[in-house]
Amino acid sequence: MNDLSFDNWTTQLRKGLLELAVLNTIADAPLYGYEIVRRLSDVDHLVITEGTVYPILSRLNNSGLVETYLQESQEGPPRKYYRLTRRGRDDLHRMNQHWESLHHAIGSLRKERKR
Amino acid sequence: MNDLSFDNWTTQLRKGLLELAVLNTIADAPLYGYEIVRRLSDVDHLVITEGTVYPILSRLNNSGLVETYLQESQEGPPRKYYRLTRRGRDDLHRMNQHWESLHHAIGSLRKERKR
DNA sequence: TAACGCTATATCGTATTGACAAGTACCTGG
DNA sequence: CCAGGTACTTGTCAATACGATATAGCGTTA
Repeated sequence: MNDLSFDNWTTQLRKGLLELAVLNTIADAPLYGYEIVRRLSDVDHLVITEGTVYPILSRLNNSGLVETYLQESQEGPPRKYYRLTRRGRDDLHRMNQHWESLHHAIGSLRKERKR
Repeated sequence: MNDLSFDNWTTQLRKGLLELAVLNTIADAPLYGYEIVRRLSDVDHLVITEGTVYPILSRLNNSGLVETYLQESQEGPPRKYYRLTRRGRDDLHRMNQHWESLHHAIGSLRKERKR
């Protein structure tokens, strides 16, 4: 029954992580929000909805980590593409490093015991 | 200058993660709060203070993941040891799995591009 | 043409809730 | 008495994730 506490924990763990996921998603090539949602939905545990991704993109934009441009589409309204800025790229690099560092830190706590 | 946004991100990322760190710290053998603080302070990025650790221990206790017992000390007030319960051990296992899964997920996003 | 479904963007409000600084209080030894 | 070990509470400060909802363009079909 008390998967409630586990579910809550996973939600907490997503905080910040989704931002990293989004940034990594557009690191290759610019993407528009709707497509980001689709891409991340293919990745286990990173499933995200519009209500979550747009606020994130807004924040990233306000922080100057990404910039946007519009592009016509044959299949609906114009798409707003998000592209990493120079700063975005630098920050992403630091963030990825920090992330790896955290992974290593947790790993070291577990490694100290046998099983 | 805008390391503010980076700092904020790292704070967000700590949400939930500290709980995992604490659980892994006492997985070997029971520890008391003050000692947990010291142990984690040795680990990069996991530095934690009393104001953070005690609320976490409280929550874990209320959720039934840990149980406590007192033990006299020669060097101050009695120490309250925190020990994983059976459920705590099970949950920790799930949590560690989930954590690894997230790490893999982010890794897969990065792997898809070259550099 | 009206209806429908899918592509797309965006915002509101709520549910959480968690991290952390600062301060209180207690114990023991020097 | 002070320093250091130890537990714990209160208050502040945010901030995020996400469901629900509102628009709107375009293509297909009844």
